[in-house]
Amino acid sequence: MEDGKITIFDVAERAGVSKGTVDRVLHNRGEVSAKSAAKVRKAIEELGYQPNLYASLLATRNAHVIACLLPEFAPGEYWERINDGMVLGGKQVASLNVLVRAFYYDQYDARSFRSACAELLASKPSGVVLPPLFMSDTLNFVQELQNYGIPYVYIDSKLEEDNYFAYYGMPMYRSGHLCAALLTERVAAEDVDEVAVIRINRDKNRQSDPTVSRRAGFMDYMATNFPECRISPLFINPSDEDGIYAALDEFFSEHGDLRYVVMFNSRVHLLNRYLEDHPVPGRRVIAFDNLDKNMQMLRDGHLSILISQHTEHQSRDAVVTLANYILMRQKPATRDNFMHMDILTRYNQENY
Amino acid sequence: MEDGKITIFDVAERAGVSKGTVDRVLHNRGEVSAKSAAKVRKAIEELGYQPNLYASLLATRNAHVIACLLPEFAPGEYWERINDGMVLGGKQVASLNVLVRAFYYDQYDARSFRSACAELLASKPSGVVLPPLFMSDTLNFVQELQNYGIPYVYIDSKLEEDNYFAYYGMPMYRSGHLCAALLTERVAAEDVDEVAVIRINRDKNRQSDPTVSRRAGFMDYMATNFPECRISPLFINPSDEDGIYAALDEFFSEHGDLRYVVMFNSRVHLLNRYLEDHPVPGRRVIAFDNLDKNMQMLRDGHLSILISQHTEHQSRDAVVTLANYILMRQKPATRDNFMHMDILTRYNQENY
DNA sequence: TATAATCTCGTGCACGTGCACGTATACGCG
DNA sequence: CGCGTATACGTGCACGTGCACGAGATTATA
Repeated sequence: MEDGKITIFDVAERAGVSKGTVDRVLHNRGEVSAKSAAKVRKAIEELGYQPNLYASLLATRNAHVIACLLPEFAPGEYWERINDGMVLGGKQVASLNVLVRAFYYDQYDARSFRSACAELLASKPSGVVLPPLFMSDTLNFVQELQNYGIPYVYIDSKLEEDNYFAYYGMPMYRSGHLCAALLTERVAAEDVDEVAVIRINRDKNRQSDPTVSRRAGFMDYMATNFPECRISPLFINPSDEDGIYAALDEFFSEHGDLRYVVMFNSRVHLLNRYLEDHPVPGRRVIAFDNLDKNMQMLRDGHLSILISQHTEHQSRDAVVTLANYILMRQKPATRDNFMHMDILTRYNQENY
Repeated sequence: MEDGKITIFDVAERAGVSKGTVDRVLHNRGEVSAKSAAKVRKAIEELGYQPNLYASLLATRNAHVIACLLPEFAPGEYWERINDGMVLGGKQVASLNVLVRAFYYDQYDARSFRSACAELLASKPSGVVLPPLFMSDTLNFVQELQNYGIPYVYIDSKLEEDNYFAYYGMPMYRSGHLCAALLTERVAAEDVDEVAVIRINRDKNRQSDPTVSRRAGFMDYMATNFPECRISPLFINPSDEDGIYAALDEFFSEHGDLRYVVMFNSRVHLLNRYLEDHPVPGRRVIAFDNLDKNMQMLRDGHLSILISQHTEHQSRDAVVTLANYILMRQKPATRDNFMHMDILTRYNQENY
């Protein structure tokens, strides 16, 4: 330690109280008179007391909790990867007496989100990791965290506010750009007259959809480089497989030989059966995220390109970063951490 | 801590020795019979004992040392920025009982490098940060670190070996690419028939010059995109100001209206007086690193573009990363950490 | 004023390790 | 056999904090 090693005893002595009282003030757990508290705070100030992290860490009996607020998921889904990363990070920090706990909610039910928030807060976490799926509810929630002084880290996407501790995710807007660039590269401009954008029905009503800015990036690129091109949306219902098939069938018959198809979320596998049954020469399909089913489509040639990332690193790094801060007060070098966007084709998809 | 909290006492008991002996084995500081040591190691193995970091950290009396091996520098030089970053990182980890110490050498004298290495080792560091300026000497040195089990982090550039703990620096090859691309953008191909590359005399004989791969990146780009273009080198002696002036004068008279000039190290300010005295319309000068003198040239219009980075972050992050590993056994998320390459012109150089 | 209830605060142990210190044993030598 | 020395090992304290326990002080109630 530095030479001027000021301990809790020094503070207690100067304030004319015992170290127990100083400790109570430090962790404001009450049972201290206003007068004593003032004296203690004054002494801390005057001496420039800094608690010894190591001693504190050694003496703490119950582990620090890092809480993750995640949507429920089925095997193979995008959020499973996020969950995997959380578990990975949890293992890494387990030896440091940090416990990672997950709180799940239904991503289509704001009420379940709010009740998960309440449950999470009850666990008295020292830090929180969350993707901001419901915008206004998330804003309320992080405001509350802010009040408690609990740092939180966004993953997947982030909101436009300035109190988050860090962010780990894909650069959403740029990924839309990339998607558009890949869709249209080495193609004559007049050839790209219409693009199909397949979207999820329920997402229409979501308060916050992370793919919004990705779509914006895509649109902006197209507007700049292919101003004549029409963008035709088709909404599908993910839980109605036959409905999807029929909808696609109808859509593509109406739109003739439309050969450009993109999808901004991870669910392109919903199109698999239709695309398989209706091959179109020269069709170009670009989508996101390396779910197993999507990778299979890539291998089968029903998908031209998959824009992907190491999803699990988002949550893993978020957890580790948070642990470092909670334990050692170390802030990350960069607040916004963008994952690399990997471009996968059927020829480079192995061993990813 | 986890439930299975195995302490040094448990190990001692199982091995039939005292905790003192176990401690001696753990930190192999000798004074243990081979027989006892074997028993202790067996017990550790069987119990899966993991020392409690916090207790260890609390009990350790003398601080961990992170040693930085840097070239001496004059105020305003590139290495001063690196040094600043080291100091910054040192402040950040000081409260964690980690001490950052610098060992300096003359970057043009391999013997002074070697003696600095010896001095450094004598300080028994827990980790080392270094730019690999002398290739073969550095290789010998890191081999020795390896033997002692001391992790080391490269900054600035790195060697082609695989035992380093991490790397923080600019992507040298790509920065050469970028330089070439910026030099030639929006210029007709037939216009770029010759480029002057100003180099430092003494660097010719250096065993390892970090700018080698930058130059390679530049050359490769030019060979691909401007195969007809001649690349004309001029070597100057940094300590002979008048000689530089004369050499430049002679060189540019001989090479007519050569308008493309690049320099791969941070010393473009050495050209300032000449460039100022001999303005050439349409001349394009691109160089590296935001030293104060270089920034002034940018403002004065004697420099077209400066490719720069936040140099001080290299050493700062290296120190912090190493501290995290030494104290908490946390490895960085990525081993090779490339700084962002910033493109500075006279119009965006403010507040950098 | 006596007694109970509440609030405030001091005491002391536990956390697990590092290391200084001192002791026991073995060995060599005269 | 006595003594010195080197090696091997055990003991005990220090590190600074968290928190349970209970004592003392203050206030409320009868």
